[in-house]
Amino acid sequence: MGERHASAGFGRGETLLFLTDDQLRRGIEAMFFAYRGFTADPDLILTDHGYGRAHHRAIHFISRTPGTTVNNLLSILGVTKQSLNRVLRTLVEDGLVEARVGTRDKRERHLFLTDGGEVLERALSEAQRNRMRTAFRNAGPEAVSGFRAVLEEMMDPEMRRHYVNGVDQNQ
Amino acid sequence: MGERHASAGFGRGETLLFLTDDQLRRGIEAMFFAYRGFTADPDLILTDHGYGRAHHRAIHFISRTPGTTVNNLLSILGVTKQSLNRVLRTLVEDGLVEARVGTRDKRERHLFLTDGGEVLERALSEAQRNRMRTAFRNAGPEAVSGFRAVLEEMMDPEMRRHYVNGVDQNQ
DNA sequence: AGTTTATGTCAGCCTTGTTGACTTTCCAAG
DNA sequence: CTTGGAAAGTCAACAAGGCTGACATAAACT
Repeated sequence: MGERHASAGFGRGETLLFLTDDQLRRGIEAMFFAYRGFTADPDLILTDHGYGRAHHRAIHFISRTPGTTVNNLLSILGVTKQSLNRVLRTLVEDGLVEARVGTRDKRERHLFLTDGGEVLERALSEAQRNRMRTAFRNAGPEAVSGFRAVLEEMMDPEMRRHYVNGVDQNQ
Repeated sequence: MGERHASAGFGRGETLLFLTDDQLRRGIEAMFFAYRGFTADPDLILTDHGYGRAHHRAIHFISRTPGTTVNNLLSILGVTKQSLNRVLRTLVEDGLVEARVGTRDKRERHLFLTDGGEVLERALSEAQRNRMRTAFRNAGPEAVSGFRAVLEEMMDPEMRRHYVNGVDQNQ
């Protein structure tokens, strides 16, 4: 680790040091600015519906894992049950999410999108996917795998578990 | 565009379609989970000091561009002046930031970190750089340039301008 | 002299996070 | 069968950090 790295294209040609503080600073700012773009398109749709990002996150992960429990969603989203509950309550009231009492364990609520919920989910994820698709296309396939590799390394281990694991159906 | 892309390693081997909805969904979740990791370490330090992410962002960009004006900071951060002002006021009151009246244009305030401000800035950016450095090292140099390429493509044009532009001194 | 610009400030609102306390339901182990 | 504890929901209170709108001031520009 330490020779022959000109790939990033920054810094003086000193070689040896692959990761200067300036390169790291650029990476940090890239995350900051890109995340703004990442959320910009769904945010527009959400405000039209009177929702916020918290609603989007709940909708996304319910859509990805239909029948997931509230507890599972809590561990994915990393918020308190009170915060999540407030969001879920409005989504259920508005008829976008259905919370079915579990059969095996009736304490659990299994969450599903209603037809209306899936309409909104598609609008949100299409907007977000369009930007992601354009970014991926413009950057090229090699860049995409690098993008994912770095992001995965940046996650906390528990989050990486959620990221790596595929969709597991519950009830 | 459309052949020979196995690099990402997802999807059925259908080729042709490089970007399946599932691959895009993984990219979206990667952003979500990674951003949490990205902010986790500074957040711990910030709460110790009674600050939040908004303070971190202000401190970061004042550190990157000492002497920047309030207006410039506003366009970088993309918030209202009321929001920024609330943050800047506490930082000035706490003696971490100094707001010098401009000499050329006395309406402007040029922002600088005090010695105390730089101490906090170093603690914050070191924590964040450590995670970024580890992620970059584990992912490798090729991945890093891909990471940056995709993120840059994801930014809104105005944000990309801020990202691309180096440090410009004011005052 | 009048207008625009840069900044600050007050008031009020919303979302979304937090903690703490309490209840209900219900599985499971003693 | 009873009881402990887990899962879920609820209420209250609070804080950070967004937002809008209105207004003030000083400086610069025309």
